[in-house]
Amino acid sequence: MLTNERHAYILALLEEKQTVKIQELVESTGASESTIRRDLTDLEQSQKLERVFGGAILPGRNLMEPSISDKSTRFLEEKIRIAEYASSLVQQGDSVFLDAGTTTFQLIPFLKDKDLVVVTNGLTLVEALNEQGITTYLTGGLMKPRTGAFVGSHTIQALQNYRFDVCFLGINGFHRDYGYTTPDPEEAAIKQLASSLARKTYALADHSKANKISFAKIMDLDRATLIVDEISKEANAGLEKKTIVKVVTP
Amino acid sequence: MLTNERHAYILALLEEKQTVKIQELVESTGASESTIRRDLTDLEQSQKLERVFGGAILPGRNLMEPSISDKSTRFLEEKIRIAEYASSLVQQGDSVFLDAGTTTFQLIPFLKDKDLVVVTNGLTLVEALNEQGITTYLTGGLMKPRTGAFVGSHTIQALQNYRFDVCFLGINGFHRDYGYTTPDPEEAAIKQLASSLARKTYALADHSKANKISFAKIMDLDRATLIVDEISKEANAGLEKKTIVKVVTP
DNA sequence: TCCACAATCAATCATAATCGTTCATAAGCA
DNA sequence: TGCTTATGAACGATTATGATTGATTGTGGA
Repeated sequence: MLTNERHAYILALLEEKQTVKIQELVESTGASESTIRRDLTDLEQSQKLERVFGGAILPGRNLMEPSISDKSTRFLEEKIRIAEYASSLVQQGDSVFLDAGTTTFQLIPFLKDKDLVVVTNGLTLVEALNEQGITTYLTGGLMKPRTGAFVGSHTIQALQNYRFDVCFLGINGFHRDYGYTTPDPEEAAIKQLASSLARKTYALADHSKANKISFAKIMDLDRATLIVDEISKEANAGLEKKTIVKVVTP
Repeated sequence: MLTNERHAYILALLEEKQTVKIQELVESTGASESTIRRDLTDLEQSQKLERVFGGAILPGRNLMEPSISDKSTRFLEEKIRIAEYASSLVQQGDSVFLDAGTTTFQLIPFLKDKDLVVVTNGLTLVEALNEQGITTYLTGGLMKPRTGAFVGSHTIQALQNYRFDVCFLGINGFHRDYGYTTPDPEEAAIKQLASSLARKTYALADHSKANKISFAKIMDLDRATLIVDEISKEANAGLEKKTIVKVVTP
């Protein structure tokens, strides 16, 4: 069997079965173990597959994390940097609103020992906040399964019982003319209200949100201090006149 | 079986069943207990699951953590029997209040496809309800870390926006003279209020709660229909005159 | 509540499988 | 022939596995 033939054969088998074992290939091709091993090394080099102990798998599917980690680990380090900076804006004893979202989630470890009262509409945040021993109120309301955020009239009514020193919002896009935006109008309403109940509002975003426009408008840029990281100079130049931009690592 | 295959298999099974037992995996994969144990350790390290005594659960739903292994599996079968019976008391389209607690938690699988609107003050219940595709409102409020229950004025105010056809309460004790009791006065207040907003209230309890008296009184026995199982004849005799007792398996 | 028993656990060790490397041979090509 | 490339076998090194042990934890009864 020719080298190229073997390569094609291996890839075809892999495509069909998702995983192949080396022993399996040795038997079915008649080639020696060393040869198969070399084949796999070559094919891995050209990104056609990924080697694992005892065989190979299709690339990129090694860890079955399509949604959860994929999204929440995207720009994770950047989000943590942003979160650490944002936490420095909180005073001892403040009342804080934490929006549902992955960026605000990263704030939580930095809020320990600040004697805060935190209100959030994010299901995932409550658990993490409690683990840190932070006094936490959840707004409640109708839960959106996808994001774990609570929205609706119940949530709005619940929010109106509170006033905040600081309000942290996650956003899906910010744009000089269109302001802060997010895909879900219901969530936008919550963010809007929470901000209006706070003395100071910070919008947290990684660089991928720059100049993005999503469906629902939350507010104009100048209504909140934007905290970003790794933003390009061009994007920054267009924004600075509209609002105060805190660039974490300029 | 390749290591990665096993890992994928474990996660797939976990996703499907919410929990996996080690013994179960040993049998179905043919691998040794040590290997499965190592797999679980690895997968836990990469946040793909969370280990509990005897098996593993999906991560992030660990609010039952102290209880999933000890408290909530205590009398589990009994609780499921009670829950199954209780679910037969719910009509299509009802609005239902589900108290926070391990017994009411078991109700959830039986409530699917009943087109209900469910309100709860239990954090753990929200997640389970959402997985079943049931429209769910969480009251919100201050969260008690130990039980995952929301309590306080926020919760009370939120509750007052609703009316229920049926109200299911978990209790820690019932007694002929002292009525239904629970350790936490705040939780008692919630239970009390929820019941007063409902046309019909059911108190769910396993046999260990018979003639127990806890700190905070919720209400007299005759204010709710008690649903128990495996109750002794003596205990039952003393109660029947006070309230309607449904004994699941007499 | 306390105690005994069973289940489960983490740690350890020996074994088996797999790995990368090296070297020698064979095949293809000028 | 001389050169390159592919192959297979052999080696010690690494990794995964399975069995064992003593410790820990949960369970059920007194």
